[in-house]
Amino acid sequence: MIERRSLRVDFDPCVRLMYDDCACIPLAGTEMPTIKDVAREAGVSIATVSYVLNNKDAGIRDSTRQQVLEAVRRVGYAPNVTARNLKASRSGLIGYAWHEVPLGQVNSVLDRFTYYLAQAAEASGYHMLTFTHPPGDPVEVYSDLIRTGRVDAFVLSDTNTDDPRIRFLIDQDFPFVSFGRANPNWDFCWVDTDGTAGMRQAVDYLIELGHRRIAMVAWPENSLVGENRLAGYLDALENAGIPLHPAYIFRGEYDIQTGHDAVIYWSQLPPDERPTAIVTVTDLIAIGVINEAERQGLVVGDTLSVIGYDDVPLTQYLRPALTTVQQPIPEIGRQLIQMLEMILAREPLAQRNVLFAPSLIIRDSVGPPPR
Amino acid sequence: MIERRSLRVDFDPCVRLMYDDCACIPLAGTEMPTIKDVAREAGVSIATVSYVLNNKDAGIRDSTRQQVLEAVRRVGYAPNVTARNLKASRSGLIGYAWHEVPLGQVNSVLDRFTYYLAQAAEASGYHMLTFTHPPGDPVEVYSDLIRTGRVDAFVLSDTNTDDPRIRFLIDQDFPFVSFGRANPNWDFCWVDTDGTAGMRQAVDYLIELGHRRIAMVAWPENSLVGENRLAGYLDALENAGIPLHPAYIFRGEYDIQTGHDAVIYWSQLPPDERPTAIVTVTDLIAIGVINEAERQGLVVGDTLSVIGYDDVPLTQYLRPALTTVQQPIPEIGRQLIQMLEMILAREPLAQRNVLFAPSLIIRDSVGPPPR
DNA sequence: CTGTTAGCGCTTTCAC
DNA sequence: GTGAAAGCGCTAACAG
Repeated sequence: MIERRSLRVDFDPCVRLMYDDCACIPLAGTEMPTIKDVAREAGVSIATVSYVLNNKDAGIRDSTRQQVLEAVRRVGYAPNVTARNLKASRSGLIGYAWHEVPLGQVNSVLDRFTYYLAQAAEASGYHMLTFTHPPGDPVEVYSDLIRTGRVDAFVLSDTNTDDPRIRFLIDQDFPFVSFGRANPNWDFCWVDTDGTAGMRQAVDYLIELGHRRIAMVAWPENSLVGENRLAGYLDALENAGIPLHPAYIFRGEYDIQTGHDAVIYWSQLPPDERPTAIVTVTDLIAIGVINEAERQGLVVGDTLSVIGYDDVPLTQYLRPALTTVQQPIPEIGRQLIQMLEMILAREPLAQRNVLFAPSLIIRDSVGPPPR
Repeated sequence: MIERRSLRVDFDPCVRLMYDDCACIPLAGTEMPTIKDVAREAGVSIATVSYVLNNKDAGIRDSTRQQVLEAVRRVGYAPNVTARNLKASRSGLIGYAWHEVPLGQVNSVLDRFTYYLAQAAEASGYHMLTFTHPPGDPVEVYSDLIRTGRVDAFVLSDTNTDDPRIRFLIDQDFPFVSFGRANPNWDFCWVDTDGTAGMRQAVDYLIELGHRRIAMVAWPENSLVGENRLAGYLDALENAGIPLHPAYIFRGEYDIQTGHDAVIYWSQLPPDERPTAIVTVTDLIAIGVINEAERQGLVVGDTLSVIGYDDVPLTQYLRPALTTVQQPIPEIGRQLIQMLEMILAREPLAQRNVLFAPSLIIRDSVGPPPR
């Protein structure tokens, strides 16, 4: 591998400039028109301007209103949000922690999620503040953001069973919603996809095609998401009256190697006991399964069926294209913000928890069982 | 495909609650300790507290300082950022537009970029405000954010040649930096990766292995990024004294189909004229190339070599694992924020433009030319 | 109907 | 050394 250098090159139109002839120097905040300018321009008091702008029913005469609006237009006025926020003691910001995606890992759905979240937040008059936190202790960052009044609320994702952030926010009585569940004894607002339903759909589909020897690659037992998906696998088998073969559940970590290991493990079973179909707790593991299976001479989509989970980008371009389970990310974002809006408005919430059904995306990695 | 339903299920610990017994109701902003509380607690004036907190050399007696700090600790005080910002007429926020990633497309590097950007911004005392904009006219959103004082600066990415956002921000004289170049006649601060150098590395490597018939899938001529990368391809050929075969440049859009089309196009050449190696302007197209090539019976990494660009997640798990060019994303994020910090501090900037060299990641999709 | 004014929480100049 | 007070830009009582 060629060494990575970070060389700095003077590019053509790039000259060393002092700041006084530098094109991107701010007049930041300076000389923006204020409400006073509008008032002067319109020949009214600042209160009148404020009333007009906030559509208050202070009984402003229509002609005055027009004058004010005209003055606003002329001076190009827009209310300063910082001042507004100070007055209202709010920030208009919703905090969302952005997680590092290590090189070589996949950000399953979080980039799309962020987009729809931001969009929904903006529709409600909020903006998203994305922040990071050290791997060690996230809580302190959340705490600082609260104590300094930086944000009005949080959206969490990537939650764990006893997520300390959730514990903390519940204790602080600070507004938040979560994409993902946590300790079932904790009462807080969350939205999630029904991993059990998703996996049930996947396994039902395999059973419908005639598979009986269906195996699953699962996560360690402490993973909430993993156990939900596993439950769907078990449900589907039970529904179909297929007895569970204990060796058909293989647990491993979130990496490609787990997929390899699972296939190697099952290849040690007698040939007529080896699974004809494999479902996996996430796409990355499915790719590991496929790679190792093909190395062993199996043909995925023909002599072996594989289903992933999450519909990570690019999986549709694998050959065979991966059959997988997709979460309704835009809807989840919208739902979270809708709940948050109610919370922030101190309105009663009809439902504090919402589960969305994921959908099975059928592509080419599944076929009927080989005879 | 199974229909997507969005069912809402009452989960076990989820009861319909009115807000007065709802666990996540805010006391938002209410009863946070203010500087007054600290002053009262410490028995000093609020000015003194402010001096201590801001490390001002107003000659505060050491004993007073200790009293204040103790009081701060006792009441759990943290300065309200909104008030601070109002006073300083700034927002402490850097705006970054988050782009929608259509289902089935790949967010090449922007999710990692966002993370490192946020991290660097925080190290400089800023936070990132991520916003979205309608596909149509981005400028209005930028304008609103400026006029309302929502942000102190912007970071742009995904720039085009005559990017209207850049034109607008230059005209407004508003602080921003850009990940990516634009119209070369415009003078503004940007950081980019040297696509020419990256592609040159890729092609040099192929030449070193003995390839002479090297083709490239490029973007339309109006793409700045595409033309930079293409220039690297041309450079490398020229350096090696390999005459350019005009049919070896195939231009297409940003989709998988372009890769298919290119291979089909070249397969119509006489066998001894067909390229033995193909470089592509981006990984997604490389995947299209690989899929179509293998469909035609070629063996990638053996009878055909392929190199992508961007090192999109998962490409390392393709078989053959994709050889590609990687951008130093964390460094780019840091560099951008460092420049922005200077701009905002109104300090002179030694270099307004920085190019980083990307690195060739050698994996399995390349081999020596077949004989 | 519209204007005057008191803050929101903080920083900073200017007196003492 | 420390405190009083003005003011950042805005909203919303309260007068008039």
